[in-house]
Amino acid sequence: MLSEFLKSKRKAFNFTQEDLANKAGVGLRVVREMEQGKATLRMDKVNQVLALFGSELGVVTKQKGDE
Amino acid sequence: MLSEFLKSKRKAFNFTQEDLANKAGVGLRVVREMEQGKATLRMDKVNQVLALFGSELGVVTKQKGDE
DNA sequence: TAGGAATATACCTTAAAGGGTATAAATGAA
DNA sequence: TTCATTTATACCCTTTAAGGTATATTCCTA
Repeated sequence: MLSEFLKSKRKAFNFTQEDLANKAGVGLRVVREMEQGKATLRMDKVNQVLALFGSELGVVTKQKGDE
Repeated sequence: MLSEFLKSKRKAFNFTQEDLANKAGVGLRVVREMEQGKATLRMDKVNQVLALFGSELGVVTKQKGDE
């Protein structure tokens, strides 16, 4: 899941949400809402954050029980 | 890539963009912009469309030369 | 326990995503 | 070539994502 991925990666690098937001060039709000699993985020903003970890949004087979 | 995935899937099922939009419950515009590779789409709208093909947005390792 | 840092909520504002509609351009079959 | 279907552009309008800021809350650690 996106939020879990981000939280674990962020912790692994010992970044604060603010660090991430700054590094990614997005508002603190986006990082927060990503970690809280908000569904209506814009892809470009999410991708800016994921890029910090060499990742991005892509099409994957739907998992059952993920939400 | 998201746009390629959608175009090929849509063709494979012989759907029009309008079909997809209706089935997914999104505006025709979203389907068009998805196929045209717009980067600022909302994740929830994209997921509504992808769900028709048992897929969804997920975190993947960044590909080089994808854009 | 404090006290400070990190995280969460809440509010205001702006830019733009998305719906709808109309029209234009492209595609494809008879 | 038609002519209908599909796809692309353009416009208006409403909603809301996202930035910024302020405040509240949680979570440490000394």
